[in-house]
Amino acid sequence: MNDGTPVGDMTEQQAKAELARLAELLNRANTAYHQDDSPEIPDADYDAFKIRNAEIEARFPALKRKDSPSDQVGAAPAEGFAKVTHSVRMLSLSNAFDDEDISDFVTSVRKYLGKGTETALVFTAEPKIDGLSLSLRYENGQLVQAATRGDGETGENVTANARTIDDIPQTLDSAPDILEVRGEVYMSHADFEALNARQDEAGQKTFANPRNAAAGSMRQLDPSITRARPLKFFAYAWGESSAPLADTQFGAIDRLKTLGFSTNPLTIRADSPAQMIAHYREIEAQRATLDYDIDGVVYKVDDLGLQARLGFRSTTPRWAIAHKFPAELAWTHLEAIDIQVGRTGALSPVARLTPVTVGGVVVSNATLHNEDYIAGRDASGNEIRGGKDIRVGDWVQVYRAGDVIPKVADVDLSRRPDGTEPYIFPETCPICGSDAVREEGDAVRRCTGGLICAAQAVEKLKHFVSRAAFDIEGLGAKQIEAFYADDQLPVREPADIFTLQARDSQNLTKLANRDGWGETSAGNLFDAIEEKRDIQLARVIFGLGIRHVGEVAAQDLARHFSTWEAMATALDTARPAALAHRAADAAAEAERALAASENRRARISEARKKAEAGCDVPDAATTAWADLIGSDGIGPTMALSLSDAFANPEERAAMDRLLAHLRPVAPEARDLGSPVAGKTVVFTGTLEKMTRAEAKARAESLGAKVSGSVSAKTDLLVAGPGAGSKAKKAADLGIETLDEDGWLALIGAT
DNA sequence: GTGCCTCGAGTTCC
DNA sequence: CTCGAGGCAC
Repeated sequence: MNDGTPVGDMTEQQAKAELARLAELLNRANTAYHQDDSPEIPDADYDAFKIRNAEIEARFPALKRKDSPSDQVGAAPAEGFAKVTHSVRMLSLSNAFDDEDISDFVTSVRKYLGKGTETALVFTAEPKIDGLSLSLRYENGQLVQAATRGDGETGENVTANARTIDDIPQTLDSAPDILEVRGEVYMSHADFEALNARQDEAGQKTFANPRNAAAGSMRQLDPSITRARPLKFFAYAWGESSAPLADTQFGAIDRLKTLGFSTNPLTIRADSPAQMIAHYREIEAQRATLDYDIDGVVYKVDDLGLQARLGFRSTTPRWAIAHKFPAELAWTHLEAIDIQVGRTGALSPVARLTPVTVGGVVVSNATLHNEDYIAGRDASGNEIRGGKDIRVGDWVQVYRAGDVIPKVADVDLSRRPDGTEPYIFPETCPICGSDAVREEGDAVRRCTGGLICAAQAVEKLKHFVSRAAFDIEGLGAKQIEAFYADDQLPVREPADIFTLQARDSQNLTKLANRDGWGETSAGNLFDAIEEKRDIQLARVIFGLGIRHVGEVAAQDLARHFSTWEAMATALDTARPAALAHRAADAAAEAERALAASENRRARISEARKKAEAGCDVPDAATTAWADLIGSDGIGPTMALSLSDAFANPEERAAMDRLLAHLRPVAPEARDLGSPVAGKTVVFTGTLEKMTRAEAKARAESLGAKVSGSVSAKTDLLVAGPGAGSKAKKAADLGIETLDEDGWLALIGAT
């Protein structure tokens, strides 16, 4: 198609036909690319087609199609599947890599449950299927919806495709009215080989491994294609259920089997770490003879009542763990070491490798962690612990951690070619040339250029538009890079995003008329930006990208302060106390370094001076500082980092410019239905029916805030036997106090 | 002071 | 997904 008539010689009819072909081709390629399936056409061809499309449109503007690919560029991909929000989140599992991790897991389960579980703690053990997870929703026995895992909260609706899989029943007899069955879609080795042979014969692309084949097949927009692919399904879990399936995990799996699902035959019960590990070894030995891929063994607490008590950490259940098989390794040649600069200025070394296949995927880059990992010796010639002395030209061993992230694991010194030099880690930023320094005890070297450094500025902007922050549709990493470098319509700081439209209207060449943009895509972008002027306060705080302040800390801060102004005022007030805190730390540090330092007098006196400066810290500052670091999840490190950011005139001015465009929304209490929502609760004394961690997690899930100490802000004290000073203080302050049973009754868990 | 448990930050491939 | 480090409980 590309070697067709030169655009200049084209008739209108030829142009029209070719635009139609290009639109179909490019839009299909877009879909394939964005759906994580491998791209249908190479990037170079894609770009060439896109350029040709633009050329033809430029010469025949009247022929531009409604679905023109030039309008799609920069915009979000057309949605292939509808989104589905899971009624019960689909979580991932935490991983274990050796036997010790397993006994640790069992110990931690025991510990969390507290007394009374020394005996009779039973686990299930089953192979972990390497496929893609699927949630099947049945209502009154009818399959009504199938959804992929997605990010765990929201997946994609693939019901039509799921209906083509023989292992998935369309109807269930005597099942709960509402039942979500979860399991893994996979492809057997035999079917995979046959499919690839067919694909090859038909001149179609083959799949790298059974999992990609299964994932690719499941994501076909045309269910008839999925039907032709030999997919299978193992059920191993459930989401929402209107009636319990059983009392135990094992019983529930059995019930799923009775309902007509296929369940994995290698599932057993085990009542000790030794038995669990024995089953792991057995499955590992059988691995090569199985007709499907597995990547480990999953253990779950069998008793569903205990599972409920154990509950969840932020992303994983406490009652299950995946014992992974050792990762596949590959040796390859290290061609170069490049340095990347992250949003906090961190310099990260990346290995450029001769491409090699690891676990079914071609890897050409891998992380080298940090300076010490590469280095053999430090400046004074001492060996560095954990350092491998990795040099450009070496043979290195690569693996994919958790079967995803490529890493350099080792170096073969016996195969080192002559004339290699130890790698010298740069002490200046490769992007902006500023000094790159390592703070004491820190593993990473950081560029000190701040926002002067283009790499840091761009990465910060990418963070600002990222999903957990402003999440602006049509303004992803690529567009940020383009806008940052743009002379006519630059975006150099977050506030610039919100002035884009106004500035564009002043420009001679409008965004809509540029290559790769059109009226629709430019309009969509401006709309998407406009939409985010009303935004959760937590997202604003997180989006600023202040070091040590991540998504969770941002939520804590938003809940603590409710408004931007309150937070800014508190930080301003607390500033003298923050400085005093740092000075006190420095003084302590100087004293510790006393013996080692020749300059100790100077250092100590300087530190003393600073500490003295802290003496006239206003009371208000002390109070504001104490309030900040006393609030849940915020410690001195985060508080100092925040304080520094707000006290830095340039950073603060940029924040003010940004906030002028925003209307931050205060966070809501989490569960307004619960009587403890929004309350600050303190637990003290011995809890008999739950452990401390359990009590805290439970209270927080109901929207309460759990604090460690009683203060005027405490709403409720839960006191078990042996409560001491806290109970007394609560009584003095007139704070409501309950015993454990009273608490359980209050939250409705008797 | 020590030892969990989480969170934050950085990273690759598609 | 992993590693390092911050926060907090013991």
